Amino acid sequence: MTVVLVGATGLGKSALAISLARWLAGSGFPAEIVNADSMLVYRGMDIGTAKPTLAERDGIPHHLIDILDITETATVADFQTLARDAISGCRQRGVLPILVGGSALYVRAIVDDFNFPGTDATLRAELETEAVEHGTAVLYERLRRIDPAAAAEIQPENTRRVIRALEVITLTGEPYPATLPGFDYVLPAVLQIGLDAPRAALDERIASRVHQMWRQGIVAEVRQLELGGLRHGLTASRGLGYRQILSFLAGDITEEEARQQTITGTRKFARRQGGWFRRDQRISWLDARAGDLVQTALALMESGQRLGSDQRAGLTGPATDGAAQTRGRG
RNA sequence: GGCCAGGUAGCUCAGUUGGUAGUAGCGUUCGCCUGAAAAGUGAAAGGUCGCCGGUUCGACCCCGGCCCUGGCCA
Repeated sequence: MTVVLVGATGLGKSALAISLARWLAGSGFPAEIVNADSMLVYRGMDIGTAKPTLAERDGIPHHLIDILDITETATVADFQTLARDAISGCRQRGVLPILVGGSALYVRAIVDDFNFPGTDATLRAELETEAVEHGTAVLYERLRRIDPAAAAEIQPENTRRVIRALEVITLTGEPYPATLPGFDYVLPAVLQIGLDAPRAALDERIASRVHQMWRQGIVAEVRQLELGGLRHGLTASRGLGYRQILSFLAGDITEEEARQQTITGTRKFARRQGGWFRRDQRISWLDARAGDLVQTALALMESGQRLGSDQRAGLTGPATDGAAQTRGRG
């Protein structure tokens, strides 16, 4: 089976994953952690991403952490491949993969049936230039002519999506599927566990975590990364905390403003993530504040495992499965 | 104590030569999302215009008093 740990930022997903893996290892069931977070992949981004230290990892192997330079761009499509490879690698070695991620798009791209048409840097650059020079409206109008169905699904102001739609249509010669694929696991026996907490508790955790990052020296970390070209990293420079501190270092805002904006930005991010996860009925929810999270997670896994083997008995291939489904919120 | 400026949305502020205010920014809430996703994007809610009185058909706007804030002078 594959365990997936999701939930808003700051609720202790990483820590729970490690505890869970430790407990399983102690019982003779090795487990490893596969990261599904777009920022943890960057070398040197440690404090601001709350990346678990080597000591905290406690001997549990972690995949897809520190694999990119900050100037490289992380993309969903690459991540999908890497994570699926890591997961199947674990399974082949008889190790339980625990996928941990706060980005629902990343998680879904790995676990569900997402196919990413290619990309073309030149074409995209042209479209981006055109958007800047003539406005998004011009591009949107073109999209409306060649693919009205896609246009109907995309907001005219959303430059990013309009450009991507045109790019895909040009590349594939086919209409752009502007709606997300359904909830349909392509990996066998997936169990999704979500960590949740009441709004007020979540906000409080976020604020105190940001303050802690400041105490730990996030500003110095960003200063250091800036020398390594952080400003040129399309993805890395957008990380929460990093973006705000970069603009403080550029003299655009004060350090205190940077800190406050990091807090509100993280809060908004958590709300956005909440929206994604709430829609996924397959997730079993746990209160992040509970004290017996490892035990509860293990109990879920046990019932999931039974479902998993039942499924496997009836299936021949690694087809989709509906295990661990419809447990709803707890 | 005197002089000046100001008190309008949770915050920072626009504004009306008197007809109960702004597509404002930020925040908040809700939604969308397929190669930058810790990204990108849409919508909504929210104000008895400091308090009391006066002038007026009608005051947030004019007049008087009071309270509060900031600055300057004593």
